[in-house]
Amino acid sequence: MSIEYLQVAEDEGEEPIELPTEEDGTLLLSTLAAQFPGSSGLKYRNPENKIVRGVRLSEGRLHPPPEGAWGTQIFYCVFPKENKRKSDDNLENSTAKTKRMETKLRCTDLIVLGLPWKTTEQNLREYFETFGEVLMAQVKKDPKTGQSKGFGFIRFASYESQMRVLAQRHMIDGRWCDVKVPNSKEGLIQQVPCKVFIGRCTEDLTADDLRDYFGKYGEVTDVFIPKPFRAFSFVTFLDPEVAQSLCGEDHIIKGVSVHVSNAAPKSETRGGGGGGGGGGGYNSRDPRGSHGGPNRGGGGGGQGGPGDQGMYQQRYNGPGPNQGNWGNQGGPRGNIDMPNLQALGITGQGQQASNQQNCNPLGLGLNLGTLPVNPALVAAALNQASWGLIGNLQNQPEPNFNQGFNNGPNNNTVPSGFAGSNQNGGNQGGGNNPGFLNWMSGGGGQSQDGGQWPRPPPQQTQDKGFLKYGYTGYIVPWRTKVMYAM
DNA sequence: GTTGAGCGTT
Repeated sequence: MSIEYLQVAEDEGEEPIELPTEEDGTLLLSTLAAQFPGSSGLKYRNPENKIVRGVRLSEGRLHPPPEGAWGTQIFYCVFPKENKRKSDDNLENSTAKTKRMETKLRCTDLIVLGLPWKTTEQNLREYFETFGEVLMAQVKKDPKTGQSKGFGFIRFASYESQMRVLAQRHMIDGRWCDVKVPNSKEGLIQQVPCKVFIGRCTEDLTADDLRDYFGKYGEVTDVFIPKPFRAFSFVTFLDPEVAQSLCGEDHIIKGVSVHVSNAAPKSETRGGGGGGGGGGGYNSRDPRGSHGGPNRGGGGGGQGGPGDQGMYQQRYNGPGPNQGNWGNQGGPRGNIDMPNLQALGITGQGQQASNQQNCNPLGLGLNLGTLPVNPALVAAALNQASWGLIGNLQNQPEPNFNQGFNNGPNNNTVPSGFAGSNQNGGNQGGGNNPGFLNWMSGGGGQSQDGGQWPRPPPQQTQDKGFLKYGYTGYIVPWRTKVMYAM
């Protein structure tokens, strides 16, 4: 059999191009991928019944249909879901902006632990290519002997692949292997706030007003105006960059000059806790313990809370003096209203669910129980998870309970991280738990000022507005720390 | 030539 050409199009309706086959009549997957990066296979419509058929793929070679020849019909690319170029939905606003947000969730190198000694980089790559495009695969070896050290690194092109891979264990060449975000990447996964605080609101500024006004900067996903009137509100954008770009600015809406600044994410432990000093910004496994930054908390002390909250305690703490007005929910935190981010792969280390101290959704080495987690990240994670993660995890032969995807009580299509119980102390109960949405929308009990309004008579120097409190565009630690591993 | 918790010569 000699080289021939077959017609391949990216999708139905697209213009096909001709690709050369090999001498044995097969089409190399690499040939296909050269023209259609990310494609994982081919399909075609059976001329007889118009049903789509997949093309046999074996060892990197696509085999012509049983009839024996590629013929003149057009074949179409198959992409792993995460690489799908055609959007399944037609929601206009979920394209560009969502894409932008997805870029925030970049892949990082992942460490693969427990590799058999014999596993080569090629083996590693081939195994993980079943999850999506692999950009890098390496097996660490002893430089002298060339012997594998039993671990390696991989990097995916898509975040969804990364999440899927992180969410399960892997049988590679006969051994169960774990894939994790390496320690060296701790803290490199950034969270970006989508919600901004709108200060100096007047009572006649409605949610629609805010939505209309800020909608011109980007899609507004939520507006929250505390009731009773408290002269501030929250606007949440789909795109965290939009939110970020507005912070620190004054805007005039209906003749009212409002001020946009960072919204202190709602946290059940915000407020309370008397500062607790700057140490221990990261978890105990991490030597970087001094990221506390300026100790803006300190004095006063609300109603107490975990003392070991590092910089985020300070970041989200109330103003120094008169802290008691800031939050009233101090104390140790039990549940947190959020899905199990660990299970979604938004996690650095400390993935042992049994270790509550290490329930760390962001690889930031923070105690989840005290960390206000970014809705954007969760939303994105949930969106991505919904593509394939849920179904994928259903059939794992050996669910990794330590990573949070224990099957929930119902054992249905919803992993426990989303609804049922989990082992991270989150979302216990499920059912009508309004927690997550409540948390997402900032609904209820926004304690930017901790509840009292109008503010109580000034004590000491607290009457200089939010600026005094440092809400105005000051540098957010996590924003200065890099990130987005490129 | 052995081994099995970890963390990457760039």
